[in-house]
Amino acid sequence: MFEAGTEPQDHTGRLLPAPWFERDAPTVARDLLNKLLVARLPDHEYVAGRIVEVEAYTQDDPASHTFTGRTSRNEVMFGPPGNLYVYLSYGIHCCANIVTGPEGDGQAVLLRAVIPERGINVIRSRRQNRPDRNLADGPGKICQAFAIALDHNGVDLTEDSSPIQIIDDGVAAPLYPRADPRVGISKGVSTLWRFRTPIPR
DNA sequence: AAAGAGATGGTCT
DNA sequence: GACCATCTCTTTT
Repeated sequence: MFEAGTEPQDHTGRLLPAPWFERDAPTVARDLLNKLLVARLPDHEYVAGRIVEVEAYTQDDPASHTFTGRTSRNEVMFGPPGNLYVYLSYGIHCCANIVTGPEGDGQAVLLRAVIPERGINVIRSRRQNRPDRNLADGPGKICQAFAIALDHNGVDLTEDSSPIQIIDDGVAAPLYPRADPRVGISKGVSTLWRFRTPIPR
């Protein structure tokens, strides 16, 4: 059941529609900062968190899975914008991406870090009670925290009935996000498509 | 606080 | 058979 204060109605906002994701990956990536990642799973556990780090990948980008063309793995990246692309990384971890750009164009935004805001106790247990700031500060950790797995590959994030959604609750994306080289890649290193919300300190 | 290495399996050449 | 859009644990500063 729900913990106190974690009911879905806690987050009110609009479900972003498919056309919102139709723009180029770097643009969507910046605009995704401060949006909410929401997961409503079959057991009715409800978790949500604010997206604070993303990376953009386009089709003409040598670091992108789609650079060498369509395969069975990257098929979803060529599909409709607003779908979820999940793949297995290093044989161990899942990484979740949001498909962007026009259908047929292989672009996506990798979710790299989220700050949990709802269902934190569920997330803590899924993450084996690690310190709160390490709950979802990496692509594989997000998938653990939100229970996103390979069978979510292709899920439509823009559907009312979808178990995973992106919600705009009115918090604006930062005007000047940090922009840096992407992580863990060997090609396309000079492209500054890793975007983060500036962290005040 | 930083650096190093092992785990582990699908995808592609 | 090489290459990973990573994480965690261990060792060293």
